[in-house]
Parts: sequence; structure tokens; C-alpha cells
Amino acid sequence: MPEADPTPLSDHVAFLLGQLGFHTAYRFSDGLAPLGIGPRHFGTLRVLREHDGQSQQQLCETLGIHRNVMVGLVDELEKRGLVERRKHPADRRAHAVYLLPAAHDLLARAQRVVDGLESDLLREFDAADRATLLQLLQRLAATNGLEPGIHPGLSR
Amino acid sequence: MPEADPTPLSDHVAFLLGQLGFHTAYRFSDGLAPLGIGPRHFGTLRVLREHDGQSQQQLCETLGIHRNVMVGLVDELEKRGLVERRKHPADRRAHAVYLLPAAHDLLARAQRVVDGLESDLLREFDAADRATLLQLLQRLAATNGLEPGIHPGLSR
DNA sequence: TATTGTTATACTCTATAACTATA
DNA sequence: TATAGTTATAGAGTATAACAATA
Repeated sequence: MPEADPTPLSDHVAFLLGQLGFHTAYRFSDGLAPLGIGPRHFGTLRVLREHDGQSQQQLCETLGIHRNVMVGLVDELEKRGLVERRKHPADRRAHAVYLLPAAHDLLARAQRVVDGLESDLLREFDAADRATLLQLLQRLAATNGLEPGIHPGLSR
Repeated sequence: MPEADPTPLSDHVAFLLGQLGFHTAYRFSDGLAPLGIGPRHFGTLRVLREHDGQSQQQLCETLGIHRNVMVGLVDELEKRGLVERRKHPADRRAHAVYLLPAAHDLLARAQRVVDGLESDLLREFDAADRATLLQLLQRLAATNGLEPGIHPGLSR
């Protein structure tokens, strides 16, 4: 005789967040794949759009990615013609990373992936439920020390 | 001049789910570490508690884990004295995997990790908000084809 | 011929340390 | 002495294929 389940995992917010979080992360990654980039490239480009010409070290601190990994990311972005390493005006050890025009086109396409995922995910929800859910999740993120816009999955 | 951000990532349910999902998954994994097991061991033990004596193949199908990986998981669980491989009554190719008494103790301890994580995560939320959030997330999981209790992160 | 469990192999990722050139 | 970027190396993890025993 099987033991009675004390409380199903799907009655836990923590479990549902993990389940939905990995599901959406995989879908986002799959949606980005045709664009030839991964979530970390997207994150890096996005941070550069906020403030162009940052050093690799600054990007690392913002995104929580190790500097050794950032070398490869910028290599790949440079190879794809999306960013350019230039001389840093203030520190000759550092590289200043700048977005190239192609990056803006790509970011626009990535934005459509984000929007498509969002609307498909919430397709069964009306406006009121969407607003309630968004607000609760924002509060939950804030009360658990999560930085807005910074995805913990990028660092591991 | 930096471009205006079209819509912050943290205004997307999809992003918040990813952020919160990875955050809680890492916290859960860390909470389980002192018990000497990982999330996949936990999932396997949990499925066995529902129905003891399953074959490895059945466990794989339920959890979405490849059978090559399951070999190692059951090896580790057996080494830790948590499960036992016995002869399968109906199929001489298969092993029937059974929980040992130590597994029930460990599952009880793991349950405390789950409960502790849940209450800490929601510490700033009152009962009404918790209920609302739980219900919305359950609906979201259901409308997006997620099986109750099955974590997509276990398979990758 | 297909399936269960297992093993071997190669491939990808990650973590650590070390190196260089600057500060 | 410390920091930015880079490189090398080893370890973990993953995916693929192949194998023996059995269906």
C-alpha cells in the first residue's frame, strides 16, 4: 500500500515556481536558438544597450557571470558582428565593449521572442489575472532579494 | 545617450518566473545538500514512495530522466542505503527498485527542507495573497501542459 | 526485432589557477 | 600589491552509441 502523500509538490509555490521557471527558461532558450544566441548573449547585449562601452568586468558584475566566461561570450558576440572591443578610454588594461548596428536588429528580434513567449504563456489569462500575477511575482522577487532584470540562471 | 528600455524584463511574467524559479531551485538544492542528495535523488525517492518496486525504466518515464542517468542515480541511492535493487517479478531484464527504511527518514527530513523554503519564500505574504498566488501558478502550470509534480529541470 | 539495464566514449560546461599588461 | 583580460587545465555533467540479457 502506498503511503499517503503528505502534501503534493504542486501545492507549493516554491515547486510551481521551479517548474514554471525552468519551463519558460527552456522555451526562451529554444526561441533564441534560431537567432544564433543564448540567454547569456541576450543578457549581455541588453546590459550594453543600457550603457554602451562598458568593460568586460563591469558586465560581469552586473550579470553575475565570471570574467573567464565573459571572455568567451564577447568572443562569440564579436565573431557574430554584434559587438566590438575598443580601447578603454580610462584604463589601458580594460576593453570597452560596444554594440554594433547588427546588435540592435538582433535585440529587436529577441524582443519579439520575449513578447511571443509572454503572450503564449498567459494566453488563458484575462487582463485582471495577468495584472494580479505580475504584481505578486514582482513583490515576491523583491522580498527575496532578487535584482530586477538579473537572472540567477546566467551565473551557473 | 542610452536607448530607452522598451519594456523592463521584470515587467514580464515569463522573466519573473525564470528568475524566481532558478532562485528557488538553487535554494532547494542547497537545502538538500546537507542531506547528501540532490533534487533528482529526491524526485526518484518521491516517485518510489508513491509506488514502490518500480523498474528503472518506469522511473525514467515518470521523471523524464534518461535511463543511462538513472543507472547512476540508483547506484548512488543504493550506495547510501536508501534503495535496493531486487529481481523484477514480471520481467527478468528489469530491476525492481525498493525503498529501504532509511529513505523514509530522509524523505521526512527533505519535507522539512521543502516546507522551510516555502514559508521563507512567502514570509512577507498574508494568507489571502498566498492562496491567490498558488491558484494562479497552478492554473498557469496546467494551461502550459506541465505535469503536476514533475520538474522539467530534472531532465536537462 | 525491441526493450532493460549497463558501460564506454566523446563532447560540452564549469571551476580553478596561472599568466600578461597594466594600475 | 591588486586588477582586467586571457589562457590552460582538470572536473563535472551530458549525449550518443553500443553491448548483453531477455522479451
